[in-house]
Amino acid sequence: MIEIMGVMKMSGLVFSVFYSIVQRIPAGKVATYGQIARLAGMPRSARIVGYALASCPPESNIPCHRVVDRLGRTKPAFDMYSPGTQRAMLKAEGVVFRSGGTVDMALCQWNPEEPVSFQDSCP
DNA sequence: AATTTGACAGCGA
DNA sequence: GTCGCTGCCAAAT
Repeated sequence: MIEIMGVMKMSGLVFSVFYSIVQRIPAGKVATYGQIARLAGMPRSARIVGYALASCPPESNIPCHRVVDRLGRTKPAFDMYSPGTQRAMLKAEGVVFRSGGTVDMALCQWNPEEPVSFQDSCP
């Protein structure tokens, strides 16, 4: 959040919201643009999320590689600096890929409702 | 100030 | 499953 300050200054403050959300994506999980937009309270601004991430400030600790489209495809043409890198990073984090090279969303889509809680039997 | 563009998503055919 | 069209809103020109 601190590193974001500089970014939010140079970009719209809407961006900072997206960035902070993306930062909450745990390793081994991925989120979609629409999902992030939804969490930000702008369900129809999926494109803006992508546009925000396009700035992808290298200074900040934004795991932009954990953001894919709704089909689990790693869309960015440059695919994080070089083709295949994003998939490799996600794999290294434990993200499961399907035969088509897409992320298995059913298994690896981040569920913001369930943070990282260990205790599940706590009614 | 107006138009085009873009790391998307949803719906219908 | 694919393909095309529409909605969306900030940035760039």
